[in-house]
Order: sequence, then structure tokens, then C-alpha cells
Amino acid sequence: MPALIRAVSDSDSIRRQNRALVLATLRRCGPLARTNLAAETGLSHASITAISQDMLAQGVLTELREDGSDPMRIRGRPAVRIGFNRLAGSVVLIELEVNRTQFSLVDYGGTLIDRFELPLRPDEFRDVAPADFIAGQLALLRERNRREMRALLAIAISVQGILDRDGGHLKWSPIAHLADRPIAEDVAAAFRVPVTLHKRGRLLAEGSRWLDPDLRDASVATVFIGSTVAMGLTFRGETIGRGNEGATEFGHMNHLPGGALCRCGARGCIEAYAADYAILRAAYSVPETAPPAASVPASQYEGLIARAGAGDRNTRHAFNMAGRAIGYGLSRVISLFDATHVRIVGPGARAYHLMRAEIEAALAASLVGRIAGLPAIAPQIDEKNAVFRGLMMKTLMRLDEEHFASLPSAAATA
Amino acid sequence: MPALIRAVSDSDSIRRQNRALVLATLRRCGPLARTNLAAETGLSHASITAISQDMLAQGVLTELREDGSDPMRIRGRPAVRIGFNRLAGSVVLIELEVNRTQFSLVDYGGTLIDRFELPLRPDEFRDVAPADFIAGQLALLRERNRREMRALLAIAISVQGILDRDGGHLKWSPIAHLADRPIAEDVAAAFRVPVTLHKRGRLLAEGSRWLDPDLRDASVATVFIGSTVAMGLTFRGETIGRGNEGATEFGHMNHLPGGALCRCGARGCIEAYAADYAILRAAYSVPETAPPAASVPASQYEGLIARAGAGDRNTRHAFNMAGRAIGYGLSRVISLFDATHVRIVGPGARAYHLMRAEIEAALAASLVGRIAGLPAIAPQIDEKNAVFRGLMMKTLMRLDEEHFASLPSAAATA
DNA sequence: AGTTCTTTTTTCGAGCATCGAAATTAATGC
DNA sequence: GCATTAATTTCGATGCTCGAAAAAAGAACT
Repeated sequence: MPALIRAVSDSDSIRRQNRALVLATLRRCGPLARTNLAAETGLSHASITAISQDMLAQGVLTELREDGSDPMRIRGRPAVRIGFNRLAGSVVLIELEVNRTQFSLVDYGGTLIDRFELPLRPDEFRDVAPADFIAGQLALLRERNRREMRALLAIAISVQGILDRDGGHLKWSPIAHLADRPIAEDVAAAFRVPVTLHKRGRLLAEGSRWLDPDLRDASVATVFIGSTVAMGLTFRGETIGRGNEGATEFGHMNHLPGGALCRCGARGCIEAYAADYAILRAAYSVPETAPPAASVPASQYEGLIARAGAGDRNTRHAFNMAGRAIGYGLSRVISLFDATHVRIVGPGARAYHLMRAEIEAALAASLVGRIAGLPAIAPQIDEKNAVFRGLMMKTLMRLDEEHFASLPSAAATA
Repeated sequence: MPALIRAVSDSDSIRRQNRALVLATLRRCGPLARTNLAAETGLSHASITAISQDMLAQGVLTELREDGSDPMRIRGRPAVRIGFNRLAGSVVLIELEVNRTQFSLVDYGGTLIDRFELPLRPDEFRDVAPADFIAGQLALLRERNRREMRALLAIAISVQGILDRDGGHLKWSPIAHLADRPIAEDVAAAFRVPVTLHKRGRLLAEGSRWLDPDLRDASVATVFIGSTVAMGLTFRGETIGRGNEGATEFGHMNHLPGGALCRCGARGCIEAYAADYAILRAAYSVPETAPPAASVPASQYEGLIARAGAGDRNTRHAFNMAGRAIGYGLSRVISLFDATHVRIVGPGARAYHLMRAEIEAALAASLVGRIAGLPAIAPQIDEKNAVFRGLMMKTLMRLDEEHFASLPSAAATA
């Protein structure tokens, strides 16, 4: 129930909402016959006919001609499934991370058309404006996919760091020289499509919801542990906060006042105990006030896990401290929002068994943990695509809602 | 944008939404002429006429005949203002607190009709079922207000403690013997009206939003400091979470692992540093592992503030530690949700000047505090009515939305 | 007292999206 | 070729909003 910022409702808003409902259902279930669409949405068959005719005429949806033999069919008129018209448009999804970046071109149906990945030099953005870097790569993408890029409808960029309340501007980022540079505006101006920035941690939550159906309507805290620590929260199936407000900065939530030195410069952040560099530091008994390593290769992190597995006391202790930081962090989170599920993702998921005892102990020590019970915690090893998936679904569903659901009726246009 | 749990939209939902819009506007602005109502809601004059005629006929709204001379009026047809029909129904609002309880009878227009307050014995609910206690007081209220109680539409109860996810059941409470007893069900059965439970901390946030127009659309953390510590969060003008899920348990959020002993039995809760009993304990150098005092009289707490003001080192230190706990707690909260405003309410608001430096230092030490800037923090001394106000607005607006906005049209009935 | 002006409120017809029920379509089975 | 079955469309009704024009209710002016 929106509280005060209500809008007038009229036949046009009904139209938009029901069209959006149809599109959301197709995103969730894949192509469906009109009959199933009616059952799934709760709309009458008559309305589904009207809506689908309209959107077929507009080229938003398309009928799937599946002449492939269908041995299961029994009798009656065969169902014709309807799905997204892949030609309706395309979007570019960009993932900017500390040392790599990935560009993906996806059509309206969610099919990957082209993709490439680049390493990112630490000083990349010192000399080149981020927007120019992106524009350059997009030009490349356009070379290779002229047709699809002509139908470009949106560009969405996943970034790490702190966005301002409107989500249009990066105020701080672990990616060097990236914060406080105009990105969305400049790219939007060059390509004449809307450009949105998204916080990586939230996309992770969004993405794991799409990858694991159990989580779809649950309240989930998705914790990424790797070279940073991040969290996305969903609440009964909705990502918390609209837009980019309310993005969580779990990694830089304080764990111990005046504690270990974090890459962000503050003391006692969770990240300063649980990120890869923190484990490295503790495992080799480097003082926790020592400046963090610039980066920890994946292989080295794996090595630390192995060392702990082999029984090395210092390394085990390092992971214990990490678990304690994560656990108390989670206990603080559930004091504010009672998550029913916790998913640990990223490289740190492989070290979950080393942290588990401390995580559970910390949660059990809190009032909410005792009363409401512990959330179901599980590592999720294979989440490589979660960010991409989240970015894609978010972007496509935004198109569904804001663009395609509100097209004027085809009849009116004709 | 609701993500997946969408509902079909039809002309009936338009009807409901626009009626709810009209009612919400009247709650916000008070009685309005039809013309102003149209301007304020964005609905056409024609629709406002239709809607108001309908709701006048149903007795939901009523025309205010204000024949009082109106020297300001210039020309033209005089405007007739429309307001809530006070006879449309009434609600009982119950505030259960650790040592007192208050019963208020309010009509649909929000006018207080009757009220009484009782002290609550610590063992009150050991011998008497909470529902029986409440039913007894309600019977009394009925004696005194036969007419209004016949039109009773809802009972809403403010409680302290942890509610389950559906908000129907109290799982833990600082009020002795109150948790895990059937309350809502039994009272509902006895009086045949819906009974809802509300967490006090959230009502505080809801109420201060209504009392301070600046906060109406802001993201606010309202912190209560007194015999307990509690927090309500609003997010761009909406209370976080629907229903009772997501209720914050700020007072029992961990501050220091293994720290001071809290009334809840856990160690290191914020409350164990910042509630009145914690100040008392620290001011007299009682070990922080000593069991908390059962209750601290208001006068004694005032005495502690005075003592600190007079320069007593131990007491000053006690308030500093409290500020530190609150400050780090807030820094953790804003790492998850960037509040723009913080309001300190309750008895502790009078001690704000003693805690302020530590609160601000803690916030400034966090990444989010540094990057996004500190929220505007201010004590709000006079909040006596905030809980009542929040409870009332929440309950009446719920009636607006769920009951009166969805009545079938008067024409259809006739 | 009557007329003009101004502002509020209502009336009227059109537009549009939904719905239920009935009709139509396109296959299978015999 | 004809009955059966299931998917889809057509049709008329309903209910809500809206814009424009009309009606209502006083104040101001002559």
C-alpha cells in the first residue's frame, strides 16, 4: 500500500497494470499459451485475447510456431504459445568490477547476442574518462552487431560502491578513479538511450532470486564474500527500497569500533575481517592495522582455504574471525529485518565450512536469533551469473513496465 | 513497483484506489471543499462529485455546514467542505507498556471520545489472561460510551517486543507474562471486530511523521531511549515493511560481542548500554555483567542527567558509553538504509546533549557517514502522543483503505 | 429589486478496459 | 465425414473516468 504518493487511477492505468502483469508472468514462466496465461494472471480469457492481440500487433510479443511434433497432445485445438518478440529491442549490460569488466548485448527475449570481457587496469580511469572508455567498447559492440544495436533501448551498468539517493551518480567506489565522474549522463548523451547504474550487491540478490525458485518470494540476505564483502536484501520477494536508495553497505558496516583497518580507510568494517585481504593479513599474523593488500589472486585465496583445511592454526583463526564478523553483521541485520534465508556467495562460499560455527554462534547469541530462530544459511557455490542475471532481469522488466506496458493501443495508432 | 505479487486490475480496483486516494487526502489535509479535493488528488471535478456523492450517501463522509460568518469570502458560490463522518464508526486504541496501559476510544473522524490510563502491576498477566484483562477494560469503556461502542469497527493494540511475521502473535515481550498468550484472537472473538497488534517502536516512527510535517516524506530513524531502546524506520515516507514484518529490534541489536548484560539475557545489546538501567549501572560503577534493575523511576533518571550535568565523572562516562552504543548502532543502520533524519525521543531525549559527541563521532567514523554525510540528528522532547498518534492514524487509514474505500456503490445498493 | 459576475458543483455523453457467456476454430478419434 | 475436445475469439454489458457545458449560489453593482 503506497502511503501518500498515490496517483489517480484510470482506465489507462488498468491497461498498463494488466499489460505489465502479462509481461511479468511471461518473464517468470517463459512462453505460455493464452489459456495458461489467463490462469496464471487471473485475467479473463477475453482480456488475454485483447491484450495479446494488441501486443502482437505492436511487435512486443510474438507467437511461437512450434510445429515440432508434440506427442503429448491429445485432442482439441492446439495451444499456441506466446513469448517475447526478440526483435522488439535490445539492451547492453555492463559489469564494472575492480579488475575486470564485461559487456553483454541481450535482446528483449533475454537471449545473449554478444559478449566480451576485458581486464581493467587499476589506473584505467585515471587517464581515460569512464564514459569514454564505455563509449569506445560500445562502438566496438556496434561494429559487430549493427542490426541489434540499432534497436538499442537501454544501457545498464553494474558498479561497486556507494550511489547517491537517486542512483544516478557514484559517490564512492573501490574501483579507482571511478567515483564522482559523470558516467550515466555522458553515455546516455552519446547513445541517446536511458542509462542506469546499479549497485552490484543488490543485483546479486536480485539474480540469486531468479536462479533459485525457493528464494523468489522469501526474505533473503545474499552475502558476497571475496575481494569485498557486500549484501543484497530482498523482502518477501522484493528488493529493498526502490531505485537505488537503501543500497546496503554491509561490507563497511562496523563490526568492532576502532578495529582492523579497512580498504575504505575506516576501522573495524566487516570487510576488514572477512574479505580475502583480511584473511591473508590475519593468516600471516600481519597486524590488523597494516594497510590491506591491493589485490589477492584467486589462487592465493584458494591456497588459504586449503591451508586452513590442513589445520594451520593462524589461518583457521583468520577464518574464524571472518565468520565472527559476518555472523555479528548478520545478527545486526536480522535485528532490523528478519530474513528467512541467508545465501553466501562469491569465492568466500568455498570457505563457508570454516566460518560456519562462528556465524551460527553469533546469530544464536542475539535476541532475535533466539526468538525468531536462525535463518536458513547456505553457501551457493555457483553464482557466476548472478550479477548478470540480476542486471538483465532488472533491465528487461523495467522496459516491460515503463516502456512496453504503456504503449498506446495498436487500434488507436491505426 | 510490486515485483511479482501483482493482482489483476479492473474497474473495481480503480474505484477502490481513487476512493482511498480521496480519504487519504482528507486525512492529510483535513476537511476540504470538492474543488480543493480535485486539485489535491488530481482527480477531475466530475469524479470528485461522483465519489463524494457516493460516500455521503453511505455515511462515510459528511458536509460541514459552517454557517459561521466567513469574512474572507469574496464572490461566487460558497465552497462546502467535506470531512469524515464521525458517526461512521469508532475504534479502540490500547497502549500496553511495561508498567502502564492506556485505553482510548476514538471516532472515525479522529476525535478522542474517552480515555483512561491504568498502572500495570508487573505480575498482572501472571494471574489474569491478557485478553481477559483487556476485555474487562473494554466492558468498562462500553458502559460509558454505549452509542459509540456499538459502532466499533476495530481494536488496535500497541505492544513492546517481538511479533511474528504475520503480526498476529507476540513471541517475546519485556512486559512480563505477555508473550505467547493469545491476545488478538481472543479479544477479536469476544468483540467481533478485527484486532491488530502493533510494535510500539514502529508506531513511534509513524506518529512522529504525522507530528512533524518535515518528516512526512523523508527517510527517518526514530530512536526511543528510556526504559528500553527502540527504533522505527520510515523510508521516503513509508514505514518499512508491510504489516509487522521487518519490525526493528534496534535495542537488542548487538553493540559489542560478549558485552554488557541486557534485560533480554543476551550480552552486548545496545539497550544494555543506553537504556535507563544501563546508565544507572554504569554511573554507580556496578559491573556491566550485573543483572539490570527491574525498573528505574523517571525521577531517578532525571537525577542521573542532573548529576552528569553537574560534572560527575562516572555518570558522564555512562552517558558517553550510551552515546557510543547508539552512535555505532546508527552507523550500522545507515550502512543498510541511508536515513536522512534521526529523531531521538523518549526520556533519553533530555540527555541528548550528553551523548551527542559520541553519537556523531561514531557516525563520522563509518564509510557511509563520511561519504553520504551525517543524517540530521535532533532530539524531540515532546513526543508523549507519538505512539497514540501513530496507532490512531494507522488504524483509521487501514479502515479507510480496507473498509470504506471498498464499499459497493450506494447506487448499486439502492 | 434586478442584473451581472464569479466560483463551486453537477450533469451528460463519450471512451475504454474489463468480464461472462456464447460462438468459433482447429485439431484428434472413430 | 462426423463427433469430441480444448483453445481462442466475439459480443454485449458494466462501471469508472474525463472534458465540456450547464446549473447553482451568493456577492457586487446599478
